[in-house]
Amino acid sequence: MNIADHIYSTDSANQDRAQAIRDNLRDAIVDRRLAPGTKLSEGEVGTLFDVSRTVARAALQMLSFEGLVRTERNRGAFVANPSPEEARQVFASRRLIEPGIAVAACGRVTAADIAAFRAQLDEEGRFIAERGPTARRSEIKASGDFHLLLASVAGNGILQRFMEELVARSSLVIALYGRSGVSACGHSEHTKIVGALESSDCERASQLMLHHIDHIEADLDLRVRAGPALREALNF
Amino acid sequence: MNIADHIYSTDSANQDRAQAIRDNLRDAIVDRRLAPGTKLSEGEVGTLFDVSRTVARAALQMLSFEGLVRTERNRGAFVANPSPEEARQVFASRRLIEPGIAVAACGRVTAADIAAFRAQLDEEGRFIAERGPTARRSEIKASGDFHLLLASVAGNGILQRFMEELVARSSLVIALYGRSGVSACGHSEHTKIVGALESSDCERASQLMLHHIDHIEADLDLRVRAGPALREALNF
DNA sequence: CCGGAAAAGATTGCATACGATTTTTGTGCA
DNA sequence: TGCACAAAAATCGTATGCAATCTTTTCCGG
Repeated sequence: MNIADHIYSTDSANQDRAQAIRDNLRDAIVDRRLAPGTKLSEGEVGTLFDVSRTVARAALQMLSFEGLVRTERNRGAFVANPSPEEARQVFASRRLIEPGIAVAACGRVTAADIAAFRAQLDEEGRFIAERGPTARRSEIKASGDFHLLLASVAGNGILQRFMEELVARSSLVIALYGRSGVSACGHSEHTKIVGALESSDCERASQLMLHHIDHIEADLDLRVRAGPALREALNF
Repeated sequence: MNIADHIYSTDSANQDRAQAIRDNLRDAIVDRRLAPGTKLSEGEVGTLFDVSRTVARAALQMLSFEGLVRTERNRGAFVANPSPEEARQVFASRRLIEPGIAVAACGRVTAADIAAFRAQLDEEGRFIAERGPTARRSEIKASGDFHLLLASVAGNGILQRFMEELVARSSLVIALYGRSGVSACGHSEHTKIVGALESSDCERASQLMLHHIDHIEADLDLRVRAGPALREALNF
């Protein structure tokens, strides 16, 4: 049983091929296999996934709605390169939404959910123990999956979709502006949140979540650098 | 100067023809000129706006992302017919987000913004005074625009987009499940919120917003009816 | 007169084609 | 060598065509 089934249960089953390509690309972006600024040409995506440009284009359009891809008229689609300001907005949004999600989840969490959380925490722990860039990427992804799992438990499909977008964009931001191993402390905070859920201490879960988000953002270096404009101009 | 310019400034200027069609259709849905469940065939939309099915399809895809349109594989697109459960989720989401938006707006509001709010309130008042279904539609729309204006003042593009979706879906929900003239009291609450903003009383703005949302939802009749399934089956 | 199967029609999913725009390459001139 | 400008290539925006799927109509047996 895959954790993705649990999280995306409602929305990935239906619809068409474009959705599958979107998911694939989203994973690649979130995993940092596709660097910010990378050009995603319709033709290339199409041949890569063995579909026509029509379908590739639809997938790119979806990603552009999620803010993971920026499209410029007559120029194409690029992996988003969020500015520090955008990064702040992402976290400001999460500060508004996620404590509430924690409360909602707290009120609905079942024993099965707790088990799923435990499994998720174990996986996080495994990646943290490992070394190397691959483990690092998996670690960021697993950390995001924790938040998505929480959102799915909260039982609000709309908020869940918002969180999917915010978590994906956060991964981008962390990849771009992250300083240290945020995840070591992040993991312990996740564990604490699950503890609060288990003991039905909703208020505490909410507080822990708020602090957790603060900690993630505090680990970022959001000072504007001289470089980005140039690097951006060079499509790099 | 149009209020839409103020609200959608960042996002409507760029991009393509599909966006214009989307905006047009969205207005029609929010204004209730297109009833929930109405079929939006690609061909019809295309000929209506004098574009090919390709472009029409893109516009419908956007609306489906916003939750205003539901698409079924090989069957087409229909104006969304939100269930009571979805309606609750919409308002639960707004309860999480909008008080925070009110606080953010409170911290950034300028004299020019206040003037825009006043103009908006005046317009609301005008429609409330008028009689007839057209005025009623305009009234719902104007009421939504107030919330969008607030979101634009808050200065967070991500939250602003979330609110665009939530307000649009709320309009649908109110059209479907609304009981009375919610707007009479809604208008006075809007006025109070602007008052709080003007006196920089952020905490009060937040509280007023929360109660305002509660009041809107309280005016809905979200009991499940026997009818909907049948009406839906009849495409009516 | 009614019910159900088969054909006709309509609509979507997807691929491909073509003009328009952008980017790159190549060439002549200072 | 360096730069300006034009040709070529690549890429996008959009229309259209065809197969697959769904809907509606027709027709026939009961």
